Amino acid sequence: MNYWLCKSDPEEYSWLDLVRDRKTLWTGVRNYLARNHLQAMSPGDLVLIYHSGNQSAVVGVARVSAAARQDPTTDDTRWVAPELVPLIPLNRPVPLSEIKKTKNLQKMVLLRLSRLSVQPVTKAEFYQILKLAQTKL
DNA sequence: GCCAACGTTGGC
DNA sequence: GCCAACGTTGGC
Repeated sequence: MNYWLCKSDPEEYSWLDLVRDRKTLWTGVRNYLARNHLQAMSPGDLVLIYHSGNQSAVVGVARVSAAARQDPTTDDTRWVAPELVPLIPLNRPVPLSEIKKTKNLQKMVLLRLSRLSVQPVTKAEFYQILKLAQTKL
């Protein structure tokens, strides 16, 4: 079981879009490191959904429902997309500003590689976020 | 709107 | 293979 964080611009595809769709292929990633993380996802892995832009906050938890396959939005076979399903919204979104202030979260990839759209999260970080979000799985 | 950080492209 | 120029992301 691994933990991840996926960023999305809510104007393009938000947590609520995911809830509405019931499941989605996480398409459009065009960065090799992010792609490698998508390929490493296994069904059952848990994914923090982060809204970039105005909100800049973790807003929900999704689950990987199918391993990555060819991204159907391109013919380029380098790019892949896993399938995600919404699991639970956070009772309280956790903003980036709060993550920056939280001692246990100083090593999050989010703070070091601000432009990486798919990144691994440790189990401890994952549950620390849930704690700040006052949310239990 | 600005800018830092980073990835990509292309000339050499 | 290096690096300058340029484009993009994303926080502020």
